[in-house]
Amino acid sequence: MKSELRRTHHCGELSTAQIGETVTLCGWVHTRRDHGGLIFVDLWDKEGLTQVVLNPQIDQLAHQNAQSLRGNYVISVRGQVRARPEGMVNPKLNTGQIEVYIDDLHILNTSKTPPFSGWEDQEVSEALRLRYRYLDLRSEQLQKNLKQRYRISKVARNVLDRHGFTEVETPMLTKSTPEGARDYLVPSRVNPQKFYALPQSPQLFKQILMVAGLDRYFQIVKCFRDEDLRQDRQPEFTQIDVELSFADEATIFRLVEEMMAEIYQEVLGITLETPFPVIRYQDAIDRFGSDKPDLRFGMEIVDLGDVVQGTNFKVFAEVLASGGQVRALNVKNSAEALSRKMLDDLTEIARTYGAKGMAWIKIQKDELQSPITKFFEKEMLDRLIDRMGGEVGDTIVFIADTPKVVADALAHLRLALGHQLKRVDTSQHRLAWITDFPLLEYDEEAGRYAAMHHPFTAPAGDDLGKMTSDPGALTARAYDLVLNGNEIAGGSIRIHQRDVQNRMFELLGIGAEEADEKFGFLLEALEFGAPPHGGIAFGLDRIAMLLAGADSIRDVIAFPKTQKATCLMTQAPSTVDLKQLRELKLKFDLS
RNA sequence: GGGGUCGUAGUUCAGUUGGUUAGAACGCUGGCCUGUCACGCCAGAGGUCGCGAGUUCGAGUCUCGUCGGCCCCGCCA
Repeated sequence: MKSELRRTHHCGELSTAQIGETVTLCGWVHTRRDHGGLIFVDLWDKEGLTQVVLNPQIDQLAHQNAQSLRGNYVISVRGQVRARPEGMVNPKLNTGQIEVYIDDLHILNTSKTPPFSGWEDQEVSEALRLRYRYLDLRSEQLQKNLKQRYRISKVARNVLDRHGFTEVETPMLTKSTPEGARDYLVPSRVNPQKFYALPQSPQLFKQILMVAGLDRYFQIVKCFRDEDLRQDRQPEFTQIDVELSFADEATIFRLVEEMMAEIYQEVLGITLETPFPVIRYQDAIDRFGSDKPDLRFGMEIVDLGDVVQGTNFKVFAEVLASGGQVRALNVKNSAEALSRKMLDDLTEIARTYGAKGMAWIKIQKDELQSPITKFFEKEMLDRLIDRMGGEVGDTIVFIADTPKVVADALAHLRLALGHQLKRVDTSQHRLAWITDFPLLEYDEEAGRYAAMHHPFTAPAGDDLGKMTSDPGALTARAYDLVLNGNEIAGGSIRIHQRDVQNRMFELLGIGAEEADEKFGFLLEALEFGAPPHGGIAFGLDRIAMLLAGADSIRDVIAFPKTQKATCLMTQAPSTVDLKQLRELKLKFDLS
């Protein structure tokens, strides 16, 4: 190996302990300060910065070479570590006690002036950052995020390994199946007119691995869903995918709690309390309006249906008459903070989720300030405020609508208020299980039931009779793990008996023939001694995002896509040669 | 599919009721400088105002369209 590449230390680990030693450092020129006689270079690598000094009295040639150095040049330097002179210590640098006097300098590569520097705090548009992702990834924050993400998956792997899990890879080129998200399709050259689909998750394969007797499987794996992007959604994302045989919810919960606790301990040094609280789906909806409640603050929803029964206020009366709900939040001690403008903005939020409006009452010292109190008798108002626990200074916000709109609107109002009024304790990490989901939800558009989780989720109670008599009332053995209002994992106990699975497909309006065509391999596998099994899948990107305190999932993915699912660095997706299309026997419909 | 928001030197931004040669800071280039660390001082270069139409004597500014980034609704079993 060339001597200039025989790196002895990283930039960032040198301290007074190495004083007197001759060291070799490799890295990028972060800043260069040329004093004519003396040249200072801050040398950067992933571990930090070291100031190196080029003094013509130490080495004439090195000093001369250093004059051509520019920002981002890649260099190797050799020299002696010395204590900085009196008063020249830089407390802002970890290595600020020392500097290295260079006697040998090699320019390993030059660099164009970059459009921006990852090392500076300056705000740069996200488009430019994505185009030059390799520059952005030099930033301390992104380097930290990627390293932390790696540690999360490493701890997860360790915990699962300790519990007898085997990591098994499953196909990326697989079969398109109905239900769920839109598939990414891959044409097959040797089978013209036929397509693979990239997996939305390894769901069916992991169940079949249970039939195969693997007993405990996991995989840290990319999944693909061709749906619109969000702050926390990318078209390709990573799951920690887990499946166990001969296990029930309790086994899985304890395993996951151990894993999450260990991740928090190892990565953030935070001790989590286990077991995590369990909230039933319907309770979560009633209390928070959401199946992924943020438990870092209170402000729970209160039902007022019985209190306002018989009111003259037409809006409430009509909603109740048509089977709707009237529910409200008591925003404690907010009457002063909530301006008219803020209430208008909150009303807009409520409208986003389908509400026609948002009523409110401010409880002032001597009066109730509100656009709606004039419609109420005093006695009803007293009962209403009593039910809400209303005190002077509180604001009560109401939504009256269908149960779904009431829940959605109040859930988002609660979050907006929680953040705007700083009621969310952001130092907390509140995890909870959400259980007892409905098995099915009615799809108005399709005019049939659809699986709320997925079609392989076992119904609670093993009640086959009920599956036909009242499918809407069935509960699923499904569970989500929620962290600070984010769904970070979801899973279920699966159906392991062919006849139950058949019944499930019937309920979903999938005929025997279609089921056989799409899922025949699974149905068949269930007939060959499928053990009871269940599992869970974690969204690694989201966990990494939350633990990093990042605003977007993009900040924990090395090469993320834009909202239009493009990669600004590679320019993917792109057109392809006609030749490639011909080989695939594909042609565009130009109509 | 829909709503919102942003787009002006390499970068971040300013740019008045539509009016002369579109500015600043940082960065960049050259020169000077032996204790700087956001080095300093002097000089300089750098613009398809995202793109395309339109209105106007005249458009960075107004109108329409379009492209792109971000946030949201729908969608995401």
